[in-house]
Amino acid sequence: MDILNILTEGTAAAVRNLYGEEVAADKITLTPTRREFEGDYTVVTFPFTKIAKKKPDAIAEELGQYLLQNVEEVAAFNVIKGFLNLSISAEFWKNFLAETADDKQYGQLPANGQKVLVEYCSPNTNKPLHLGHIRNILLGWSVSKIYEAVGYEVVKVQIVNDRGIAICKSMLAWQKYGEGETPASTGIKPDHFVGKWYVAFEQKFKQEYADWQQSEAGQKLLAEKKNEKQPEDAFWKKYKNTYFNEHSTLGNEARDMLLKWEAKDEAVRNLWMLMNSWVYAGFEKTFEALGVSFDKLYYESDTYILGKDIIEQGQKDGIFFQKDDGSVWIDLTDKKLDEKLVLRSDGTSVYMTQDLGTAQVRNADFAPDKMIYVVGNEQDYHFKVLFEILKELKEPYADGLHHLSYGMVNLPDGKMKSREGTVVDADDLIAEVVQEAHTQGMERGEFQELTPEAQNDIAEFVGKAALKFFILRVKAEKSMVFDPKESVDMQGQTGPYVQNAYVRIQSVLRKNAGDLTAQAADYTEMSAVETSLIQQIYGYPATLQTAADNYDPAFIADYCYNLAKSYHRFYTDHSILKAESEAAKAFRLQLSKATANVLEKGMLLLGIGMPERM
RNA sequence: GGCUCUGUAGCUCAACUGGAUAGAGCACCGCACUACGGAUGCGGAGGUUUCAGGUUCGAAUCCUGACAGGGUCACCA
Repeated sequence: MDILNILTEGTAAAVRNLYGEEVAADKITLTPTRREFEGDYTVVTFPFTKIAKKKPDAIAEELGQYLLQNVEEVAAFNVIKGFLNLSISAEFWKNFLAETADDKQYGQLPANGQKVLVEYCSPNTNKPLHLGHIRNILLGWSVSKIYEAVGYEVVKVQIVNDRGIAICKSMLAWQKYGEGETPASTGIKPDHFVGKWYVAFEQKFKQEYADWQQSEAGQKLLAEKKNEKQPEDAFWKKYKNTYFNEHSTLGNEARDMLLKWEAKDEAVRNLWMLMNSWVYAGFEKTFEALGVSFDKLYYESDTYILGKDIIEQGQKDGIFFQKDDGSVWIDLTDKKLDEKLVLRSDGTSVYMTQDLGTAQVRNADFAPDKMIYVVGNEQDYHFKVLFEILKELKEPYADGLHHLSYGMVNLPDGKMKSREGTVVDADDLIAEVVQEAHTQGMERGEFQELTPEAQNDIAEFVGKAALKFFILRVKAEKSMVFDPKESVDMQGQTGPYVQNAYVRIQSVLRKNAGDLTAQAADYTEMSAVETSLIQQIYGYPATLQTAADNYDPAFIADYCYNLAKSYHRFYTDHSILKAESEAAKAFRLQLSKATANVLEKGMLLLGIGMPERM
């Protein structure tokens, strides 16, 4: 049984026997003992003062005595200011280590028969992926891995926003100005190629708009509509959308293309398929570089019509209501969520309609027990409403929905803005960290001696570790500052630091051929650093569970860093291969193996692989 | 403005979900091991946890209010 349970139950029994009252397990606070005090776990005795009618110190003393006598694993205790510090017997830790060291399944919970569907990434197809997508992708992938580790079957899906005005802009610009260029003819990565034409459209449009502002029609409008104290450029900025929709030639052409697309015009559809195929080929490369994959892709071009039947049924059931202009709404004001449109007056769908339909399709496809949507926090409101509607509709899966909301990624000098060209491109970033890892590797003797192929492999491992760890160590809910300079750091609280602990262990293990496991039991002089390492390894399953419960890989990243840190400390404090006794050597090899095993497992949950050398 | 999230060392982040003297990394200063891999270890300096009240044995954590910042309030997605 878990030591925390043993101690909790022991404490409950102690209170029952000493003071004659039952205490619920969740009323007993049990925490790891702070490093500056003697002991492994600490019981906080303040909550018992009312029951016992004694001072905390006296209670702690009595509980300590009881636990020492009645709980086998408790080897000693001390009391400081009402805190009862318990020391667990060395035998307990050694037994645990012996069982764990070679257990490759440690930390993998048995299948629980439940299925979870994780949606992540969900890009638009008009331009390449950027830093924001990277955070999304890493979170989605990692949460998938974490759920697999706690026993779920996981289905990873993506909804591709492959239609709409944005892709039409890329299509139109390429058609008008592309002169037959292709990714192949230019050598540009295909998704970047499509993005290039999206940017081209925006530039042409901007020029057109600027020209129009100076034209007679523009000046006339300005004179009519601009209010007194508004500066001219502010007016034009605000008017931009209206201009696009009502006056712009390019805007007209793009909208015309969208209409043709909707009418299934063959030429437009062919162009659309061609450009999207380029984008997908490009995305695939980026996914590959990040080491992620999907089990099923949903396309918005298939799903955008979905959901209407749900609205219809819901209208009959009185969940939705129709306004005079024919639009359909849901009233969620009692939930403090306002009224929300679910069908336009012309009967077409909106985003919400699609999401209702998509949820239903996914349920039909996979019948998951949970669905996790990895989407940025700018859509918090949308998902609150979506989940609420599904509840009102009494969908059977409505209780298993979760929005993994994550914060924006900002740069040191502020937000990423596509208009100002400050967006950090995903491919560039990955290439940069790998290059930096290579450069730093070349400063080391061991690295220089490897073949170029091996060097490249290691640079991939190390560079990507730096990038992924840098992003995943921040709690998902918080917005984060991404400093490109810091992201390629490989010292301190970083992915490569953790890898280095693993590599050191592999190096030691390579030099030790024999199996000495049997002798480890004879080691009796466990140091504080050694005990602490075992305890941390012991805490891995609990951390894993916390990460799953909170939908947050940051717990795993933090754990791996701390474990690596403890190992580095242990490594400099103790000799392993030249240990003072055979028993010590055997024990430390065992401890090293167990550490490496857990580090590898944990980092894999973050999508970070471990090299043998670096 | 309504709703919502956030505010911790110069900077980037923690704090086991209410527990002991708020911890790490970076940057800065000073050390260590002729090394089982130095992408390491140890030490120093750095804090009124934005502010003001409250709740209680105990608050960075919960409540109220202010201040500052982000997000969102489309018949866009």
